[in-house]
Amino acid sequence: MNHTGSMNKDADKSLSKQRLLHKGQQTKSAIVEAALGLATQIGLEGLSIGALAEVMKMSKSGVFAHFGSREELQISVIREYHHQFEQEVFFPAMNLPRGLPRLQALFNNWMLRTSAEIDSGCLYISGAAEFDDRPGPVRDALASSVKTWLTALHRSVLQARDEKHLAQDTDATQMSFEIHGLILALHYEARFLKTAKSLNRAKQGFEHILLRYGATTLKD
Amino acid sequence: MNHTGSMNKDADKSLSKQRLLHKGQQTKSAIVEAALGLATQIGLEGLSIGALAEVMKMSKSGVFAHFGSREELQISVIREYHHQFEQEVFFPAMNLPRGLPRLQALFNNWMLRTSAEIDSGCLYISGAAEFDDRPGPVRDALASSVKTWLTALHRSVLQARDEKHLAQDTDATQMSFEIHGLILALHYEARFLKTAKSLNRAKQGFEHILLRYGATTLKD
DNA sequence: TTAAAAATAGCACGACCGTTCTTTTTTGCT
DNA sequence: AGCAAAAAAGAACGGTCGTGCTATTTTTAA
Repeated sequence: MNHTGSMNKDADKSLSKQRLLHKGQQTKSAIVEAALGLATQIGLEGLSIGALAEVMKMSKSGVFAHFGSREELQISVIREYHHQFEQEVFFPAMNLPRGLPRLQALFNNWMLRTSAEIDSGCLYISGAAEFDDRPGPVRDALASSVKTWLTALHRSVLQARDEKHLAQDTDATQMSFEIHGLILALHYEARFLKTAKSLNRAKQGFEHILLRYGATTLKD
Repeated sequence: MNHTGSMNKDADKSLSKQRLLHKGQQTKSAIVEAALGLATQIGLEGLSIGALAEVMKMSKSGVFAHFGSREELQISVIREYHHQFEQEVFFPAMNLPRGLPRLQALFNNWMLRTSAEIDSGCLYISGAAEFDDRPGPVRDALASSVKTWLTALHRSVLQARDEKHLAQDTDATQMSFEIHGLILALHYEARFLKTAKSLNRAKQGFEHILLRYGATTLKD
């Protein structure tokens, strides 16, 4: 009995050490997750600690203590979104060969996420509208995440050109700008205007861009 | 003296009748104007009656009485923005001949307004992010205004095709979607990311779209 | 000029906000 | 098992919010 008890204890200890997660960290993760859910629905600005506490079935002060300020909570949410975005959009595309295949995968994952988010919203887009003239650490964190992603997209365009999948005079910044526009239009028309077939509009727009920049191969 | 007095009174009266503006209407207009200024900076959701009253140097209740509810105030702001947008973007372009000239003017005015708004923000874009999953009369008013404008753009594309300024197989909806994307990207990168030369990116993107849809003439 | 009407101010309300402080509960380790 | 530390709860704070009510001031029309 004693032996079994101590073994369970050891198991628990090693488990918690393995995860490096004590109770507080677990709870904090759960809070951030719930906060992201709220933020994508009502915006980073609309995210309130009271509402979050209610969702978590915790007290306001219990939630608050994990962050120390509302700003820190918002920044944590942005970091979480960044992480999810990487997992769903960026990393999967990195498994494909450089050049056009990878670029197409990036756009496709991005597009699917934007349209799949039809009920949850894209923090990079709603956040930009909320913080475009509100300086501070939240805006900085948001802009930093977005720039990281747009830079990755830009790099992928450059690689496609280097691989001769695109015309050699391709202006990578210009092409990235136009691709970004397609995603924004998809988000706007699908999510706000509820326009049907927006996904197909974005797909076709991407093909037009590929043609313009002399893509040598087209998907299927 | 008496005569002079009464003459002034008559002058005032005829003046107010001429303008059809009694004191209340004038004040309301001024409030809406100030409210639009606030809303383009901090968003329709961030617009508060207290802050507005402070700007107007009026009491909260004095401001409130003109609208009866915050929602009505927001809707008034949207109507005002719609009116300004018409004046600055739509009507000037209507003076140009149908087809490509008019379409180019529409895009140009739109683009200039979007970039000129680098310190004031576009209500159609920020509002979309704020209200994309918040049903109600404010969202309806916003969506209605946007749709009116996008429909006008779409019609202009159709006319350009009819005038043989664009390829006969032009998909007007698709082309409008791509144009919309350019404006959104301009707004996002110029206003949020403060990316330099975004205006040129949008201009060049528009030329790419014109080429794609077989524009027969290009501007200078 | 005067009385009715419209516009504005003043005040209070309940609700929610972020935050601080203190107390209680839960957890982790020996 | 027991003790120290961490986590969570509870209560209260000053503040702002939208809104309703009642007075007061200003404007309008005869």
